[in-house]
Amino acid sequence: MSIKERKELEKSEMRGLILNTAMNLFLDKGFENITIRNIAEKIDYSPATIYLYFKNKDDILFTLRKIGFEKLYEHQVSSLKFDDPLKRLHRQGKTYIKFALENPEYYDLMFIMRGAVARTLDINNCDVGLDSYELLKKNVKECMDEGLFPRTDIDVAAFALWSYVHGIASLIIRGVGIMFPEEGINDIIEGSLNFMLKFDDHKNRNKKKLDLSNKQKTTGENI
Amino acid sequence: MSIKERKELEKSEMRGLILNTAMNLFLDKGFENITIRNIAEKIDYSPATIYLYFKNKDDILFTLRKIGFEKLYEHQVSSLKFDDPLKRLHRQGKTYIKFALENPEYYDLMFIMRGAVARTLDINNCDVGLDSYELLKKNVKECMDEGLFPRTDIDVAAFALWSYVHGIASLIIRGVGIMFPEEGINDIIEGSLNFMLKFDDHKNRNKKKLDLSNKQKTTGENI
DNA sequence: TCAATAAATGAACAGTGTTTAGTTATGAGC
DNA sequence: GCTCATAACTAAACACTGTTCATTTATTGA
Repeated sequence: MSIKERKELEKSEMRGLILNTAMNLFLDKGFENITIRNIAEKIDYSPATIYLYFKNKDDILFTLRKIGFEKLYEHQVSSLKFDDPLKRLHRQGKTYIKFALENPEYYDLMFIMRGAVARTLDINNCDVGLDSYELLKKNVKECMDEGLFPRTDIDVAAFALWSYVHGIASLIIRGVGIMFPEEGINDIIEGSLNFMLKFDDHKNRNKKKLDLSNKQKTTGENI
Repeated sequence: MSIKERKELEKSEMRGLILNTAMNLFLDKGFENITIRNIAEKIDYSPATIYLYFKNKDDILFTLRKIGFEKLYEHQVSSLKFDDPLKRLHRQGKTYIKFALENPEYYDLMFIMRGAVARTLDINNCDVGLDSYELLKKNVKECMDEGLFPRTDIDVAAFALWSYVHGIASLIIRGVGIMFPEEGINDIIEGSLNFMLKFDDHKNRNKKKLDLSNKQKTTGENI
């Protein structure tokens, strides 16, 4: 039995070696420029060997994706020691963007690349990948329970918030940053987060003035 | 001269034919599955002929990208006949998402694919592609001028809004919709847009109550 | 030591984007 | 009409890609 265990260990070590090597190469040159032969050469094996440990190239990407989701989840939980759920949510957003910008290749793999999200969230149903989303929903729910949010469908609210941070992250990763002057990207992230949060403060401050002056009622009309 | 003109016309017609055929094939089977040979075969030419009209495959994608930006811009201006800049902005957002979901292959090409945004907004500086963004900035500025927005850096505000709609569009395009129940995606879009807009209404309504009761001042603290 | 199993590979297959040498069509000048 | 330069086009190849499979090499239990 011990020898069988060793075999299995070696097998999983080999898988780890391949995954590690692949990711390092990806980080270095980008997915589209890395081939199975590159990976094999780097670890001094023949290309065919790779296929003894992974069904195909997509299987490697898929596995790395799962690792990415685990990494993201770790980032998320580690920075969630705030009592106020709104603060927690804000921090979660910043952590999310931070993860994306510090691990752009992972983020690409997980959320931008074709077939990334769907394949992970579908096939691997209720497994990793949904964890971070559940965390988000939990925070959203608490915000609603504490009256910090309007009470709407939790999925919709979570989706809206996710969309926002995903939009920021993916645009920056795709190089939209070059449109801005030399001052760091961080100001833009912080600024845009603040803008979104202050947005309605301002709007309502105006509206409040009106309310007080001529008792205008909020109609809730779709703008 | 007339004959030279005809030649040039034929040349541009051939380019158009290639682009059209390529895009139709892309729409049908997705980029990653379409080859130069596919395109050539469809129009009954040899693969080598394609290279007489386009430098390489990326050149085709790049040109289609430019066409996509023109299409987007048309969509944007056509639906901007509102007087209220905030309404205009809201409509622009909805139009943007509509364009993305109705032309997912174009949108992918323009904003999601690797090298999409940067290459288009950089190389083609001050040309197409920036038009829509300038339109957005113009609207943002007007909103600020009319006091509907807090006065912040226009680029930051525009980036925040763009991020939001891009996030929605790209997540849905990547198949996040499957996470939601059977009811249409439209409800989610509308809902999440409304959520973001109502967000602070609600928050401030609460805050207002507090303000009135114990004169608490808005600190502007970073949450 | 020997058969059986596992691990690794060389060589090939079908496909890709791209280049180049060579062929075919076109239009101008005689 | 006939030449001839120019333009349009292509067959064939090149260097790649992901992937498979027959074959070889290494490891193990009897």
